[in-house]
Amino acid sequence: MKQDILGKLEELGYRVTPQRAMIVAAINHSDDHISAEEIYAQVRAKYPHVNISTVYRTLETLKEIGLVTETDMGEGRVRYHPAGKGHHHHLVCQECGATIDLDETVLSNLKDALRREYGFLADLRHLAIFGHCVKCKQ
Amino acid sequence: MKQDILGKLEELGYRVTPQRAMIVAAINHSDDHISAEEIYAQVRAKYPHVNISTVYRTLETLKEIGLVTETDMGEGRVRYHPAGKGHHHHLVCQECGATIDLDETVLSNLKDALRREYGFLADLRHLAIFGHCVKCKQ
DNA sequence: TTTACTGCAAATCTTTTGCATCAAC
DNA sequence: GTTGATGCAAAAGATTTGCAGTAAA
Repeated sequence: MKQDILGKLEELGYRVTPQRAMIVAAINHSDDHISAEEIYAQVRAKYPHVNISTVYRTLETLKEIGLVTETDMGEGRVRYHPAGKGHHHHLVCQECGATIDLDETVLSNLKDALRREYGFLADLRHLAIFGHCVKCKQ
Repeated sequence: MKQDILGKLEELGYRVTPQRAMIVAAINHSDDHISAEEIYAQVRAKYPHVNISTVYRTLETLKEIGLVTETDMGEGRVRYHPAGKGHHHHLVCQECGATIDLDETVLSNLKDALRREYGFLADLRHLAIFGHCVKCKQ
């Protein structure tokens, strides 16, 4: 049961600052994927002095260590999610913006095929597939 | 045989300006996918007066009409490709940046499954899948 | 002639960076 | 006390926009 991001940070020799704790909390408590700006807003509500560059630097660190993953949902900005919290894929409707979550297993065939045929190890942890949802297909 | 982007533009009542002609030519003559900045550089070589905002506005128009498609290859900028010129998918290595092209048919199973099971009409025309290539897997 | 298109300059938006200060260990 | 982390301000890079002038139809 090691999805304790702060513990992991400490374990790896990173300093556990209040800013980092609040940034990690914001990511953990988000049901959905969360953007840097949203994290910043949440943290600033309790601790008005934080700077958004701290948010970006912390996210950079967490990505490097592999504690959070990044997904481009096609909004012109990236969203974050705790790596330990289960992966899923997203269907993003280009018409209405709806996002539908797919189970982690849905693309496992694809992943296997890519490895077998191309020797390519696909990172599908947070793939976003664009298209049109049932409603917007007309 | 209607992959004549300029003809289509005219047909739809858009004005065919020399700038648009050169932008379309740059996209058409690119083997690979091409970025706005690269289009701009090519056009400017012959016609130094163009402005990059014209490039962006033209690309916006061509996207709307469905004459070009956009792919995010994870470079922090988007790349363009004529919609009529055949689709393919990309495997992008996050280690060395290599991009491998997949045949259009590889993901057809996936597309069918998404339509069947989710009623989702996936636009896989230029999907980029990130991961690690044979060399970088170690 | 009409009005869509262009060039220009400035703005916007997200993310990054240099540097001096500060605080976690 | 060290050194990594932070805040601030400024930069960077891609893309967008307002506006007046220009040219395609």
